[in-house]
Order: sequence, then structure tokens, then C-alpha cells
Amino acid sequence: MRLRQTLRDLIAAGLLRAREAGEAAFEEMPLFDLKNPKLPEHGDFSTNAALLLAARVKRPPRQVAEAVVRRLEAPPGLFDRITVAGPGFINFFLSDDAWRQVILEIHRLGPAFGNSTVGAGRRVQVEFVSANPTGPLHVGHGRGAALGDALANLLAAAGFTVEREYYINDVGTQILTLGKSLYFRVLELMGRSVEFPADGYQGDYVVDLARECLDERGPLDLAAEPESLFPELGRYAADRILAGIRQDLDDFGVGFDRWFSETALYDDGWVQKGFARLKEQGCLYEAEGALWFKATAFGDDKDRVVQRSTGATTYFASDIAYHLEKFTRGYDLVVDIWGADHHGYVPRLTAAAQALGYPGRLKVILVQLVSLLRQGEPVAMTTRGGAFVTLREVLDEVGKDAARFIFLTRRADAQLDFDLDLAKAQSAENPVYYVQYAHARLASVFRLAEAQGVTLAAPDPARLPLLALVEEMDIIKLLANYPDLVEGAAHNLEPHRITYCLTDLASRLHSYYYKHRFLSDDPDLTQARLWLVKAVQTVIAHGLGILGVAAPESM
RNA sequence: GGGCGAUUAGCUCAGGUGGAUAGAGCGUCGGUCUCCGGAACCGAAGGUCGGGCGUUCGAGUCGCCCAUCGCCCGCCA
Repeated sequence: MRLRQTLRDLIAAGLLRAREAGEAAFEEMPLFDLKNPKLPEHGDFSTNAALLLAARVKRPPRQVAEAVVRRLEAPPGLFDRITVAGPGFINFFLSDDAWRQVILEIHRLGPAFGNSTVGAGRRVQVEFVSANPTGPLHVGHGRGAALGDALANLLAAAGFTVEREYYINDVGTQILTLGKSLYFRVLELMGRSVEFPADGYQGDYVVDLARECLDERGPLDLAAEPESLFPELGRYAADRILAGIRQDLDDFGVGFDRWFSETALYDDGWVQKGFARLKEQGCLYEAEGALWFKATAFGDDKDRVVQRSTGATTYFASDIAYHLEKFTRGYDLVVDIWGADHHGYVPRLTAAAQALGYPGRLKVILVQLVSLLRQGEPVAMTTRGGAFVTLREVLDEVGKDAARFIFLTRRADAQLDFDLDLAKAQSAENPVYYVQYAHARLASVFRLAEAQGVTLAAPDPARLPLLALVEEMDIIKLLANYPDLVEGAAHNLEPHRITYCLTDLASRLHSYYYKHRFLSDDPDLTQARLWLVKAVQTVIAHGLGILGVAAPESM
């Protein structure tokens, strides 16, 4: 049973009956809200249906509300009362018994409570991280990784069929530049005095790679033209770096269903297929020796080059090809997660998706880059400059759970300050522990209960009314709202809502725990309270599961 | 110059698709343990939601203008 849906149906039925009775001559059913008011005096649920209707039927809102309330046919025991208040809100006060049913439901569904079927199995692909294999992942990538993975979990919980994908940009000048960088580092190790190129990747990892390269492959062929060695050295370096990226992500708890290589787009002819499709649509033209996509026809500021006058295709051409390939696979929705510095790129890719014949199926989420702080001072994070903090370093310092949780405490488009010293020095005060502690604390309670010979029987509806404290009812209402919260978070592609919900739930639990003993001399009361907190533990575990954070039995 | 995103308590940020009297954490100040895990709990102080105009029965939320900050604006990736 879902209370919210039950109520919506009741209200809709009431509206229809009011119309039949000639009290509200509306044509289309209004899209009314059903909210949880902030103030307890306004009930458990409140609807603005009468306010919306009043304007259409030209009667005072309160009169309409009264009429609707008269026509409601509520099942016995569901409500304590239904009132009309304020400008014309209809407020529903549910009976405590109605609320308590959620405990039975959670017990029945167990770890599946919170899942839903709104996704109806529709296929969603989430493409994220997709960092170029020219250097190790940094903190910003970590945020994208945490978000993408949690989003994928969230969508799966909401009933979508989800696939995770990593796109590897392994074509183009950056790989040559990487090869060049490696070349010069190896030369240095061979004792040659050379000047490292200004456009090279200066990170220490290239030096490490050079050492490995020298060990494995021996000295460079100094007789060869340096440029002729760059491609192979570049591929060598990219392969090694990518292996490191995979390892970092694996340790971060992030896995992918598919690692898609840009090279494959060319091998399989997708770039040409993309061009052909655009040409069919009349969206491709030649000018100034180059090939252009008519992006302006789909809302972009200017047309975009897909093939340079040199004959080389652009990065954008690859992306067109890649998305055509994706859409061809039949996804109902493709979600791309990018760094916010790529936002200027959104209009042209959206335009391309439309031109290819897949309007509305691409959703780009922009993640603001992480501002990394050390002792309050900003840390430079450019790959070229070499002075950056890696995801690996953060993982080693603060741990997977804390890092993921912190990344998921902000909306994607809000900047995030990540103070390493704070995270390191005060990791025990990290919000993640607050939530995990609630879970572990309950595990401890159950261990103690077991040691005392208390076994948790199946919930007995007749004894649920023993749960009547304000703290207990507040928790029950949070639990009952959880499935709706998951659906809303999934619909809006916002995993951070889960984070806040869990913090709230943990807070209520801690407070409840402090004020009232779960294990008491009264066996019935003990059972009832254990049912409740078992339900809390189940929901916390579910939410942490979406975030990809462990739900520990002890800490 | 154009565009995107932001602007909510001292700080960092939530605010579910427009609802009724504005929320949390941290910090500050003051309290709570003979008791299931104190990584906890309770209380207080702290706000003209950057400014203005508009739409609406009703705006932190939607539209326009302005201010400040960040980012983007290449036949780079």
C-alpha cells in the first residue's frame, strides 16, 4: 500500500463525484498537489485541489473544498479527520494505525522496500567519468564517479534497466602528446639532456611510466625520428594509465558494464554513419574546405565543424558518432555526466541528438568541479601543471565511504569544497559516520537483544499501537515517505536527496534512542520497538546501498 | 560583447515540480551519561532568501532588469 497514491485516488474520486452532483463543473481533472505540510496543524497530507478548481468553476475555493470533502468516501480507519483550512486547502489527518502499516510492509519486503516499478524496465544508460587516459583520476573525477554510480543505483531501484558506461577518448592529439611526454621522460632516464616540451604532461606519473617503459621495452631507438615513436609510446602510456584508472574506480566501488573505445567508432564506421545520417537530414554542408553540422537549425549559437579542412575529423564528430551508436542500441534515455566546464558543449550535442532523430532522449548532467582545499588554501588541479590531488590519494586518506558520501551531499550543479585536512583530521566527524553509526548502533542493539534471549518475532498488528510516542510516529512517517522520496530522486536524477533523507532518519533514530529504551522489561513493548527500529535499519541500509556506502554492523 | 550556472543564518549547504509561520550540519554559547555503543542527545542565539519590478488567490521556487562571483564562447580535446 502506498498512502500517497491511495489518497490521490480518493481525492480524484471525490472531485468526480462533486462534479456529478453539480457542485464543480470542471472539464479536465486538475493536476493537484499532495504534499506533506511543514506544520502539524495542517495535517499529514494537504492538497490544493480545491484552489486549482475554484478558478475554473468560478466559485470561492473554500466552498469548493467543502463540497469535495463531503464527497470523499474514505475507507474506515484511514483518517482521524479531514479539514478545510486557509485559503482552501484540504488537510488530511491520517490515523496512527494507518501510518503504522508501513512497518508491516517493510517487514514483508525487507531489502526491497524502497524499490519501485515506475521505471517499468525502460532502458537507461548512464555514461560517466570518461576521463581521458592521459593521467590518473583526480578528485573532480571522483565526484563524477560517485554521482554516476549512485544515480545508476537510484534508477535501478526505481525500476529502470540501467547500464553504466565509460567512454575512452583514445584517438587524437592528446595520445600523441602523451607519447611525446613519455618519449622525453625516457630520454632523461637514458641520461640525455633534453628540454621537456612545454605542451607535455608534466605529472610525476609520466616519469614513473618512463621507468616502467625503459624496464620493459629497453632503450629508445635514437636513430628513429622521434615523431615516429610517439603513437606507439602514447598507446603504451594510455593503456597503463587506463589500467590504473580502472583500479582506482574499482577501489572506489565503481564498476562499468562497458568500456567504450573511441577507436571502435572509427573501426566500425560509426563516424561515417553519423555523417550519412546528418546528410540525409540535410544538416551537413561544406564551407571553407571543411564539413559543417548545421547546429543552428536546432538551437545552437553557431554551426560546428565536424571535419577539418585537413581532412581530420573533430572531437565533436566522434561524439556524434558515439551517440548515434548509443541511440541505435535502443536506450529510452541516455544520461551523460560531464564536468561543468563543458557546459558550452551541451547545445551542440543536444542539437546533434535531435538531428540524428532522437529528440528528448539525451540528458546531460553537469557536475561542478570540486574546489580542493588544503589548510583552507586552494590546491591547483590541472593535469598539465602536475600539481593535482588524485582520487587515489583521497581514497587512501579519507576512505571510500566518506569520500562518496561527501561527494553526494551537494547537488551536482553546486560547487563543492573538499578540504583534505578537514576530511583527514576530523574524519570521525564526517557526516557519513553519523548515518553509518545509526545502522551499527541498531546492529548492536539486536546483538544485545539476542544475547538476552529476546527473539524478534514477526510484527503483530495487534501490538503495533504500542508505538505511539511522538518520536515513534515521526520516524514511522519518514519511513512511509521513503519510497516516494526514492521515486522523486530518480525522476529528477538527484541522488543527493537520499543523502539528506538518511541524515534526517539517522537524526530521529539517535534522538529516539537517547530518550527511550528499546529493550525494556515489557516484552510486548520491546517487540514493538524492535520492529520499528528494524524497519529503520532496513531503510538506512537501502539508502546507503544507493549511495554505494557500506552499512556496517559495527564500527 | 554573448551564453550557462550560482547568490538562503557567522561558514558550508538543503529546500520533493508555485503553497500556509524558513531548514540542517558545522561554528558560538549553555546543558545531558549509575541507563541498549557519547562517532550520541537537548536547548539558545543567529534570516528584509543579493536588489528591484512583474505573473499569481499565494513566489526562496516562475518571467524580466540590475549587481557580484565562477565557468564557457577554436577547423582543441
